[in-house]
Amino acid sequence: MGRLPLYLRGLNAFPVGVTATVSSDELADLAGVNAAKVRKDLSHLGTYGTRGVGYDATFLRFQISQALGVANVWPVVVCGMGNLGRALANHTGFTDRGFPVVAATDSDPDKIGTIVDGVSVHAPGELGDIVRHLDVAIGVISTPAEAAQGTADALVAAGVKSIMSFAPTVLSAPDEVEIRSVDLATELQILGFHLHRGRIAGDS
Amino acid sequence: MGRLPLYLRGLNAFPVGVTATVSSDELADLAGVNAAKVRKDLSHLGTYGTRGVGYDATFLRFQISQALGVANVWPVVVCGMGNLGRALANHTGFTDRGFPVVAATDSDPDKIGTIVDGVSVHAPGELGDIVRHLDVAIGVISTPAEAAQGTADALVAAGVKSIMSFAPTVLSAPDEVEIRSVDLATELQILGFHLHRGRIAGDS
DNA sequence: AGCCTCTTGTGAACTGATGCACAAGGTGGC
DNA sequence: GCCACCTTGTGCATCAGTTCACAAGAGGCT
Repeated sequence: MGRLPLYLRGLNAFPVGVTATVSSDELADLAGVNAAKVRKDLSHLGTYGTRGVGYDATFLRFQISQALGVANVWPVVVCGMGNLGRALANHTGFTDRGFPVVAATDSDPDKIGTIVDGVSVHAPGELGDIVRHLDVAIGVISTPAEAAQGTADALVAAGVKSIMSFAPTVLSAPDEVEIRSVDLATELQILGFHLHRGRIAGDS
Repeated sequence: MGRLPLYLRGLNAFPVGVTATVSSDELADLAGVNAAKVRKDLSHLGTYGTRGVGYDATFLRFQISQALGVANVWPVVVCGMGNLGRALANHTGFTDRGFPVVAATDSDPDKIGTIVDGVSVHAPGELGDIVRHLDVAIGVISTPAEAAQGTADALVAAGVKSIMSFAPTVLSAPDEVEIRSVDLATELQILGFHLHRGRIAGDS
């Protein structure tokens, strides 16, 4: 279930080591969902709440971490060191949560061979070697749209099974490869859509 | 419907000015969804396809643009000029699609008053003035999690009705304010979750 | 101990989206 | 003019996810 990370994030409000209980209501607030959903989701992990009291925060954190496999570290390669790529490579939130950026690629000869914020930039052709040597599990695509599919193909060929793409285009890949696509401009356009509709309604 | 921007994006594959037709099947491929969905979505715009032939690409683009209000320009303010904020402020995909970044805020005194990539950085306290003077319609929050709620409150107080947040936390706001939240680390964690599950299945 | 309050866990109804399948309608070839 | 072919538009069944509502269980207070 895609909401477990949100619960885990919400549990950060509780200091470690201290025994505290959290009710499905509180957790729902912290995660921005509703209480029934929380209970149903958690019940799928097996049952660890105490009726009349709630869930033990520390134990719940452990359970969710276990289910998510948070103990694992999944090395990431960032493909495309433009503005966005650099921001991602330098994003502390990734390393903190077990996703260290271990390498980057870019097609710009001026960038290849340099080290940006501690991440070394390689030629796209080296992707296979990078993935093999550094045990890369996840590829992040922050190239222009035109280069995205080629990059995805290279990642797949290298054996990467999970891809996160910021390129404004649809990527095709074998079924066993999971792709999550985030198109920032599209997100804004959806906001704009609602502004537009609101204004029409207001103008009438 | 949140898929219209995807169709519009897909239509970019067709040059403007040239009369071309596109079938629901093709458009489905371009947008990464299925054909029945495309037809159903488009039928909600009113009916503009020709049976046996498909949709006129140019006219369809016009129709979708109209529905989305793409002709409008919605000025954006970026709050929090860290790595991600800078990348966003400089992201050409925003301006190109009608979302110019007209200002930014940051709490760092060293940054206030400077101009980064053509965007001037102001103190958070000036948000109200910025929104009023520059007609800001959308606020982007790329501050640390701790500052996110305060920033959201300031945006709401200034009259902003649409917020896009990258902060890893839940934001509360009045109902009439639309919030879209993108948590990059959570997205990766979902990928990691599936890697983890796949490995367990494989190990057994 | 008995009662009252609180919260979980879950069966059941509901909702919105999805996908199928096919009739309706348009085009081009003969 | 007729026919074969193609693609749209849509009614309908299906499905997954959400929400409701409540019985069952746990703890604390008198």
